[in-house]
Amino acid sequence: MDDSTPAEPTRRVTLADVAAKAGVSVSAVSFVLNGRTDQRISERTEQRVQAAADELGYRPNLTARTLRTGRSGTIALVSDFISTTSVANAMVRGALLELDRRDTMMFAVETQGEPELENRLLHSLLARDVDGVIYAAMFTRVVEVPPILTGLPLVLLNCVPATPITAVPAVVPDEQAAGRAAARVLLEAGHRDRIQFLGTFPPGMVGAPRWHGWQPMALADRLDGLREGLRAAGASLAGCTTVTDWEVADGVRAATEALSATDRPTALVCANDRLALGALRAARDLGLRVPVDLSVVSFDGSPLAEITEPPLSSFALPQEEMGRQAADLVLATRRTRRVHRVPMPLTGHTSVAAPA
Amino acid sequence: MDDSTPAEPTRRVTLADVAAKAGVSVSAVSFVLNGRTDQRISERTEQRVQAAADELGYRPNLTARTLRTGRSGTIALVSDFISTTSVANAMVRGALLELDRRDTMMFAVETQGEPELENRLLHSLLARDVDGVIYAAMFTRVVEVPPILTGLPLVLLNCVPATPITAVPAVVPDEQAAGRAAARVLLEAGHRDRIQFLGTFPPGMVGAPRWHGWQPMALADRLDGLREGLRAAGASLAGCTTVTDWEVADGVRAATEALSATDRPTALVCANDRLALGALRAARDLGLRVPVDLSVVSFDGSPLAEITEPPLSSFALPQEEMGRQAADLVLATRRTRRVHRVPMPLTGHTSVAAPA
DNA sequence: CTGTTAGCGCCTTCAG
DNA sequence: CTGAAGGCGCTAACAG
Repeated sequence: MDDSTPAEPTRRVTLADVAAKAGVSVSAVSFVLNGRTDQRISERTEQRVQAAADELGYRPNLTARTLRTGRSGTIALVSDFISTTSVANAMVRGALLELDRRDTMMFAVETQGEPELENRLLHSLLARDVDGVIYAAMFTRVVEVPPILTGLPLVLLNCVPATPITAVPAVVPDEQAAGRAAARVLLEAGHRDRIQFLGTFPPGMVGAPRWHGWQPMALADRLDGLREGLRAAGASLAGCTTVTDWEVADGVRAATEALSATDRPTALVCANDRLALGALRAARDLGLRVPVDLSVVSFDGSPLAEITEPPLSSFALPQEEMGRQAADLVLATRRTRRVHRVPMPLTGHTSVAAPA
Repeated sequence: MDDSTPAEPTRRVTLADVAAKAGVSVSAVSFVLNGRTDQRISERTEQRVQAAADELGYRPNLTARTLRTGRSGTIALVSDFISTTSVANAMVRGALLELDRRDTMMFAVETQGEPELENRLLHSLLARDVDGVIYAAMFTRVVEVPPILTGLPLVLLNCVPATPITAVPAVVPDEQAAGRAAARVLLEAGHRDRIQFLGTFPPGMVGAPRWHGWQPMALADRLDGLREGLRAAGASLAGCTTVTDWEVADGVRAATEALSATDRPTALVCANDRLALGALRAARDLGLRVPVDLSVVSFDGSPLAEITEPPLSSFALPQEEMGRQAADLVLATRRTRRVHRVPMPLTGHTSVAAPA
């Protein structure tokens, strides 16, 4: 009832406990458990220590170790909206899988695109001795790297630094290569002079307003690659249909317009999957069968691409692999400064066929 | 060239630095900065300390504080596949938003449903002095709470404990209420005796095999609620169409079957959005217009529900709010043990109309 | 080969 | 009202 020694909440076993049990000094235990070879320890004590540690179920207190060594075995994924958006969270998985192999834990943090929040969060992370930071964006774009992060191992994920001087490695999808591949896919199917791009913005408009005015890089790169791919074969784009946003409704509208023109295109390259879904719908409403009467190619490889009818030929953002590489880089001892471009695999590939 | 004092990498400013600058003792600084009132400090020293701290840009080292106090200002979100699946990541956002208000950082961790991995990760988290754990599941189900977690503030998110004895609070969507609401929506539109449920599994089958054999709770609860809602109005379900998975193709198949029957249903209640999308497609192929000739209700409120034609009347999983509540509970001092059921709002609501 | 010792930066009891 | 001192658990010099 009135026990003077209240049920001690199972105090964690410490190095000293192990040392006591093994009958050696704390440092000896530390040496053994950290597998250091610079100080030789007798076989016998080593075994005693191991036995004692196992028996007691010893786990080192990482907080104490961090305080001592300055390294925490911890990194942070600082993103604008990544865990929110579902667009990009395979990146998180890739990072986690790689980090697990390196015994590193990850703080997840979202800045909501707000500088003050970002600043606060970064300070909080630094105060916790994170060993590195992956600075990530929901969609590929140029970012201003917060100055506080200089000096810390830093990798940009799905974004590139505004000032290229900043010698920071970045991991991005290889959009241009995907654009070229899109050209190749259509050329090989027999398309050539009636390939239309769908999803450019009208002059002066860089993107939808709710994107904080951030400029997505995907459009320019995909289009560049596509054009280059066509040019390499002596072909060129029949034209571009502009939109004011990248949603399904915009795709319907734009595709209806494009497909109603005389000399209707035989293939549409859509800037993303949502536009492509709209295009499929427009085609159906116009009585066009995909891919028999019209081929459609798009980008993102989102879940959407799998549930359309037919499934889209879409170049997928290699998010998991990007996340993996970012984690790998942030833990790498040798610093690199390259931009790592990760290939975008073609998924589905059932919405392309030879032109009628 | 041969500078004996190599450019010191901007050593972090410490309590002692502030004390020195302010000309007071470390403890005085600690008192002021932690706003303790039990020891009175003169107005003047307080100001001097504040000034010195501000000027030096002092930030407490949280690792040291953790070692001292045992509390880290850190929790962990331990999930099976949450950040991977995109099904559920609004939960992460909700949690992060709430945690930010409490100056707490979050470790994100995925167990991939593998016990050994889970065990390893949990040990690693405990070794880092996390103040609490949110144990989350990708889809609502019963979980076995790992014993290591007892003693730590713990909240189940989107799951409930296998042994109800375990006095652990849980946050789940209120599926039964959503089921009842689905009944109400249809009854109010004028449907009554020809309401069909779509998405039960054949006897002996609890779920798709790739779900680790985990039993989802959604089906039973949604169906129960629906039945109860109908019964309360003196109506009842016309029947259930079974499927072997919850994908689009299954929806097409099942809906085609259901809609081809004599005495075709006037309304379909689909177990989730993907099935509903399939149902929409089947209806279209059969020449039925939604919602004029057929009403469709579903559950999940996934992004899918917004891009169908028409957008689905879908009861949305309140993921963000669930995440918020879980974070709130894990930081709460007063322990609760209730199951918190969060309402599922009806979204879209354009696929229901009066029967023909 | 092993043990002693001095911190890492902070909080907090206890003297002054 | 303020300062000195101990210790959280661990690592790594440095003696023995």
